[in-house]
Amino acid sequence: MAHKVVNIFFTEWYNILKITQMNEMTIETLAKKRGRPVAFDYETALEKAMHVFWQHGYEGASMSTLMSAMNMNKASIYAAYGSKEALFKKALERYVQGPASFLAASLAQPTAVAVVQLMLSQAAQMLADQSHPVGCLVTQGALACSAESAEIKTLLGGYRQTLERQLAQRFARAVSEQDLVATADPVILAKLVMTVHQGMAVQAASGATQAELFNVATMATQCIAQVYTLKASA
Amino acid sequence: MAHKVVNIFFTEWYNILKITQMNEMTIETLAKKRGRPVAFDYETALEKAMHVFWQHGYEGASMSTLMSAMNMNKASIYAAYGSKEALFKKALERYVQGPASFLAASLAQPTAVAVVQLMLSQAAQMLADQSHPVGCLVTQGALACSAESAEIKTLLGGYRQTLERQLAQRFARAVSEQDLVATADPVILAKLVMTVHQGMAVQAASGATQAELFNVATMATQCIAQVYTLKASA
DNA sequence: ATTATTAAATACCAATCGGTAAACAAATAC
DNA sequence: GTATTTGTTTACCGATTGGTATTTAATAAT
Repeated sequence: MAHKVVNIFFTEWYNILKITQMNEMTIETLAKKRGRPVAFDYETALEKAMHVFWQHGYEGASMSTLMSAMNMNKASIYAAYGSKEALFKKALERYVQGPASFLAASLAQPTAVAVVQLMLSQAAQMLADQSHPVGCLVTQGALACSAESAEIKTLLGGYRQTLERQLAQRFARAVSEQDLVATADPVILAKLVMTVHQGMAVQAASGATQAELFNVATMATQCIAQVYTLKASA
Repeated sequence: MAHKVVNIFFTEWYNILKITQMNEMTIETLAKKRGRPVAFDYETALEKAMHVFWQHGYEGASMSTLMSAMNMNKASIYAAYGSKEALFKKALERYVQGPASFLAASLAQPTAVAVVQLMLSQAAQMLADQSHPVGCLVTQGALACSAESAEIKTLLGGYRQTLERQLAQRFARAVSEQDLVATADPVILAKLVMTVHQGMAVQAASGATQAELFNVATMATQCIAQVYTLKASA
């Protein structure tokens, strides 16, 4: 009796820990799951799915392509991730916090020019990196997305708008810190930088190399620095 | 006998004229076509198809969407234009020589900055014009195009590359004319301008207004002008 | 009026789309 | 060993994809 209670306790504890994303292996030794064990790695398969969406966009990624890339049966995918839409959302989250995390991280740079320089140069490196699909999952999804999947479009648009707003706030701070000239419009400047970034994503998807994109990023950064900076920078 | 010969002559003449795009109405009074008359206007329907491809991309534009937009039966579309791919090529040609003709036309401006300024400001106006689908058909098709339709991808990439090369040549001329500073790299500068344009296309597809894009275009042009121009411009 | 010619409309094709119900397999609990 | 729980597999669902063969309709020539 006491044994059963303990087991139930461990099982529930296990589920809670699973939800809170803690390490499962340390727990499985305490409370083993009952049914047939899973034959795939959740995160590895999600990574594969991210790559498929990255390359083909949301609608362009067919279930059969996802199946073969994730090395999973269709029904298993649905059982594990819910639906194609839910799978995309999880893949997007992984993308934003993984390969695209440099975008938000760039905001922490001490000067506005350093923000732009880091953001665009890292974008050049990442967007044309041959070790994964070229281009940007968010930009890809923004265009390759018809009206029927409006929720995905809204999701992607929201991510872009959030980043653009954060960038504008960062530039506004730079103006108040006399890092940028007072005549610089933070909102327009943020939209310009985002525009260059999205254009670079298109270029990358069209086959531009890392070197080419880096040259574009450098030139864009120098232009902005020379026109809107008070103090001379590197 | 002689009458029949004359009629055959007119019929063949009519077909030749049709191929060479001359005015059909003036000929139809001379040699009427025999069978059931066509119930649609070739150019009007093509314009509608262009709008569909513009909005949805090549693969995103389904035949049923094209049918209802062109107000034509599917079989009629195939009879008139050949295939979906052929229809897209015709629509692309119409787009390049119509709504996107300002791009090539901008190259004729007297100075490099005037080229950039006209190109980007017209792009701002055109890309967010609500009287037709927003964004750029070429950019849209570049991203929303999977590997299976490689020919379309190549076609669109070729158009972009041609324009970029022409732009680089124009900037090279500007350097030789001492219109741009000698340190300006025409190839990179051309790629930067194309990148901004493509980024603006993404922004437009995401809902940016004409005013917002115009601000971005103006800021980008001013940056380039201030950094790479010898003589002071407006 | 009949025939020839041309175009439009209907119906259909195999293939694929996203998604699911039912059968099968592998593990633990008892 | 049997029951239970869970995951995988197979087969299937209706809808839609691009594309076509066949039938029907509308005109000119005879």
